[in-house]
Amino acid sequence: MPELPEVETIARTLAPDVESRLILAVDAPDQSALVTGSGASDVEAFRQLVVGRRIATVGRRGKLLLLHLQAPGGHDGGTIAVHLRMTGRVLALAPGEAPVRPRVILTLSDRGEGGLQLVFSDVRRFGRMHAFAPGGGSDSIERWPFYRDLGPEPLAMSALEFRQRVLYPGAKGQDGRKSKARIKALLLDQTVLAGIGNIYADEALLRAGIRPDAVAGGLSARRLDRLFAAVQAVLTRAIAENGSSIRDYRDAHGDAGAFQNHFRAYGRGGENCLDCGAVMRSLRVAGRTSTFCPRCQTA
DNA sequence: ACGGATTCCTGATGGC
DNA sequence: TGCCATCAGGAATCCG
Repeated sequence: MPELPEVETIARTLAPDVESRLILAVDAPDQSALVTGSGASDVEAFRQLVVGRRIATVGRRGKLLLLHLQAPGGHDGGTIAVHLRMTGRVLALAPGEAPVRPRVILTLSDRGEGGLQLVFSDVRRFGRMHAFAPGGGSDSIERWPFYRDLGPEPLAMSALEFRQRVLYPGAKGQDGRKSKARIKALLLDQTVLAGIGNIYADEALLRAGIRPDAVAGGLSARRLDRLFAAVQAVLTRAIAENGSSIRDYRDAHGDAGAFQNHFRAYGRGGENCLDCGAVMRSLRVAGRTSTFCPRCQTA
């Protein structure tokens, strides 16, 4: 499931291939993959927003892959945002290379070494490719609630900010009441911090010695600082390993990541803890399977 | 303000 | 072998 490290890896492998190319055409075998700023699933409206624009830079925000576009003349051309959800892939393919069941194909211009196709495929079809207009209007990315409400980047925030946002997620600390939510629910909440999913939440909680169902407001500053350090360490390491390939995830060149070889929690229910040997348990927290070590992790 | 259920999807897996 | 049930999960939405 593409989370922050996987999307970061896709952005890094995609950028050198697509930057400075023009979008020449949009084909959508699965029209429901496309969304325009106004919320419609309309190929013509999507084409209007992106065809003739240049991909200036490729970026990431949380789990969103961002293609920043440039209009003729060099000014802001809006943004394409791809949310891969569970099984989405974004691939850079040579013309004629046929991916399995593409949902969307962007045909890109030749920079001198041949053209390129940017392909969005996604077996489970939960993902979406959104096109936004420039300028901050109602069809701009800034007005998209999901984007607007994203919390800070985990690798670009302070331990203090993490503690504040996790202890007082709703009231922003103003009324001083501590959160009764479970810590894992908050790690998964994209408005608290952006980019963590089920895999990295479990991995960070194990490394921090905190149970996924611990009430956030009951955790000491010291333990929350340890959790934040674990979040950063796990994400940094996973990026260095090009993400985790459980089954579907691949980078823009179709290559798998390697961090799945370093899982200590995710998917290890019933197996022995790599630190203490106790049998790992699984619970449902925030609707997700959550695996933890009953000896190493406490509430 | 929180948890839980439901929806969207399809492939993998396991029991019989 | 084949059939069916179950599970996986990010986020929106509704309900209590």
